[in-house]
Amino acid sequence: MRTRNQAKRQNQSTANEDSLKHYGGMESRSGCKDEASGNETLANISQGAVGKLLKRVNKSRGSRGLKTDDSYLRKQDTMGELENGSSEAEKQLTGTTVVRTTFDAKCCTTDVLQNVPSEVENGSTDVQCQSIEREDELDGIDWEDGPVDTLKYKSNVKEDTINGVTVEFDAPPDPSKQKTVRRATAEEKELAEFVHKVNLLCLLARGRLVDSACNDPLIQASLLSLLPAHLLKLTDAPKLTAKALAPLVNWFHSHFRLRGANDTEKPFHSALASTLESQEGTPEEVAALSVALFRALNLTTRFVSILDVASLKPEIEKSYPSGKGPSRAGSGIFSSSTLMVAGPKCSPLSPAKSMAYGKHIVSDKTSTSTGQATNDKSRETITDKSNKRMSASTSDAQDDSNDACIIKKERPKRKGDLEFEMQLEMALSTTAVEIARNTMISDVKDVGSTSSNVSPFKKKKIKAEECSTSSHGISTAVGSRKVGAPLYWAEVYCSGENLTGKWVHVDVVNAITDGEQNVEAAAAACKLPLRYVVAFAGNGAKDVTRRYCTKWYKIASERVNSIWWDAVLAPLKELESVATSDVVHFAQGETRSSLEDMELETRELTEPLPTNQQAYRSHHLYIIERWLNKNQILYPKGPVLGFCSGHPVYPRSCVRTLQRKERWLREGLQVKANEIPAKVLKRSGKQNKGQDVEDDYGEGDCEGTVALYGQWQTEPLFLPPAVNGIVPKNERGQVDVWSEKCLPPGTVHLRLPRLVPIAKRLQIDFSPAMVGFEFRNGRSLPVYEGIVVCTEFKDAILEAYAEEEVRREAKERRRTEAEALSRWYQLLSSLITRQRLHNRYVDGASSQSAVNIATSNEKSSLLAGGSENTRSAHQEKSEIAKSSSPSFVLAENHEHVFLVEDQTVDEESSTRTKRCRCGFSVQYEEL
DNA sequence: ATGGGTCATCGACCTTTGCTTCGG
DNA sequence: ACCGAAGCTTTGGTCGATGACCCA
Repeated sequence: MRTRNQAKRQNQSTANEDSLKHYGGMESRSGCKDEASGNETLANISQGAVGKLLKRVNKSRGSRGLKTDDSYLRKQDTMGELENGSSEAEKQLTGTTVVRTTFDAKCCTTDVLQNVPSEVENGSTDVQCQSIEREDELDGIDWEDGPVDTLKYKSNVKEDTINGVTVEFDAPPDPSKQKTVRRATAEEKELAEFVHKVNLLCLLARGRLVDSACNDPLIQASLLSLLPAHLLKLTDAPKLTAKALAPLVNWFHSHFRLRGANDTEKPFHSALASTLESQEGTPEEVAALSVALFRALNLTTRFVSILDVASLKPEIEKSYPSGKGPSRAGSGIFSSSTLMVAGPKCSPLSPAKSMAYGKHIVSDKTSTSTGQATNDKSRETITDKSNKRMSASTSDAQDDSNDACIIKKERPKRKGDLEFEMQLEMALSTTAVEIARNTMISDVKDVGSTSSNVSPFKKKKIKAEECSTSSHGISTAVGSRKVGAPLYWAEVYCSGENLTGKWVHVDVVNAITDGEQNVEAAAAACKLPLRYVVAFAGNGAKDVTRRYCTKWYKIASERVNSIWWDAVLAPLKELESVATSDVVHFAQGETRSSLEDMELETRELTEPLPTNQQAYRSHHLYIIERWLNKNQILYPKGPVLGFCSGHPVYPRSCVRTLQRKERWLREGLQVKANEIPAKVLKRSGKQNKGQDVEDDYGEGDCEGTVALYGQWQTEPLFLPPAVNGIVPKNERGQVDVWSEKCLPPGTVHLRLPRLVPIAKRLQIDFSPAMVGFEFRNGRSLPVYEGIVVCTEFKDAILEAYAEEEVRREAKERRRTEAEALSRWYQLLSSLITRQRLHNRYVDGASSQSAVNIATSNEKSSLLAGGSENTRSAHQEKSEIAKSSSPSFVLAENHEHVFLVEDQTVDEESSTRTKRCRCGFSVQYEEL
């Protein structure tokens, strides 16, 4: 990573200094300062942009050391009272900063986030936000690698975000220089899976909420009252068919209109009520109302939703379709959500609210930026503003819309970015005009405002516009950027369909009945992966993805571990089953739910053959031979189900895994005699090289190969039984106990420690039991656990073991006690020695005192020695309690004398305290 | 735009049966 | 002198999965 200072040195030494200064100046925009003041919500915008920045950081992390010619910087909404905190070096660089976007992103971020404030603070002149045009002048800069503290970098992000400074980079479209790609680490994968699961649970909960709202009697009654009389009787037929539902669907479709996301965070139930009242609502609400109506008409109906969930895999390189990516971009999972249509009375939400309800993020952003524009005290000229806004909104919108509908454009195709931006700007301008007209909010002056209010209009119109401009998103899923995709519909059980009845797809939003086969295509068109389709009823849920997804192999890897998912759904499925099967029961105890299970299972097993070879790599049903692993084989080789590019397609159930002979032994199987290996592999790499030498000497090539066998070539392991108390051992004199199956008949594995000496003492034949290997010190070592003996000796050994253990424990206890005593003795001895030394040398500086010590020593040594003897004789465990007296300090030229009459004994705790007249005391416990 | 082929990379899995020194 | 415990050098090769890129 290139450090800032290094870059700076290079900058200053380059002949392009002038031009660099020019760019540095361009970065500062004094006119923006005022905008930041007093408008805290601006931080939100900045946060979003920082999120994008971080996204790019991740993106370009792998392309270090690369230089590009077309780097450019785009700054958006640079403003605020900028604090310093820049290094001295940075100050020197003021006005000469060059920010490049293709160099290492961390460096880039650090540079920008540190530099911009200092530049602005130093009073750089007002400049407009624009792209750097003279990138070629920067080519002379050599970047060096060096460490940059990432923590610092992170904190800078935060700080500057708070200050309202946002810098956005646009990664230059130079795919040729982005060869190196950072891959997700295991940790990131784990996090992504975690987010995915949590998101799934939340969406399940949301679905249940909607489902229960559909059961509201008041809403149902109101819907019935709206329904024309001739439609009321449509569903009375004993055998309901999908066709019979069509007029109902058409009426509903024409009666209710769509609008964008909710403007307020109402509980869903009341939102549904107001949708009913105003006859316009989000697709979710409209679909829910249709469910309510069908239920009111006594039709068995489910609310069905595509769970548009965060990706299971970390997205490092990609854009973030479906609200996935931002979860790890540092600015929150919903921070860069779709351009969405806000409600007419859209009011700014608090950031917290926004985070809690992703739908509102954009409206939040825009409304705040609107407010910002309104409150701007030092207004710029209209031109300046529009330029700035255009720039800001463009970059903002670009990301958003890229995320929304043109994901593919963002990655490899950077070439047309500019034209795309232009188009987008135009689209956004149009949108804004319409918004302004419709909402009559005079304060809305920010033309670049990407999310705002759209008057209610019909769904077809919405769809058309969404698909053409990608700017009017109806994001109905939380944090979703999918527009126009079918996300919600109903499933009505039609007993008149098929023999046993059928769940019929009814999408009132798009006025489609029985169009289940179209859902996949419609979702694909809007880049919405059809990973989870869940039907909700009776407060339960059931995964019905199979009904709508024909290319399961495409979504299988994007779905969470099925065991976890099934476990989550199991109780919900029960509830759903009860709710939808309570009316009708079928012959032979089959419920509607079990019949549907069979139907879905049948679909699973009859998936059409993919047309591309890659799909067979991990297809759950089919395989072509080229994708077999080296230890796999087709057995039996057939039937051929079809062909793909000339390759025969086999059922995956024919794929068998092969093992070496030794490996089968571990599973208690042995290869039958005279079996020919199902497959012979060449030994690879180093092993092979060694073998080649041998081959040259005519050793034969069988040593250079590995013979693999299939399970069908094996039989249960036959081991020689134990005879006369002798354990049959292998060539190493041991028994490999991979499992119980590997034990010779008549033997038993005793997994206890210290059995070897016992068996030896009892003269019982045994074998060490090797249970596996472990790697230590660079080599794999066998791990032994217990011994294998003949069954008849088991009891004798265990009995002896128990006795031995008792003996051993007693011995161990004695040893421990002796050791403890020894250590106490050592401790006390050292204490006394220390005290003597203290008295003799530390305090006795003068010769006079030395004499005193000598004289008193004779006396005290007797006492001290006596007490010591007493202690050892009595096996005392003593504690030196430094009494409150400051004896060590005060007792200069003094050796403690513990007189018998000064001793006290605490009978209760068996502690004895000896005291010296100087105040020093020793407390000890008598054992 | 899509699919096939190739390559790079990461990460999981497989591998698989001492030697030397020092203290008791 | 012998025995046993402890510490040492804490793999590394291979392959599948995945994704990027190029080309048809």
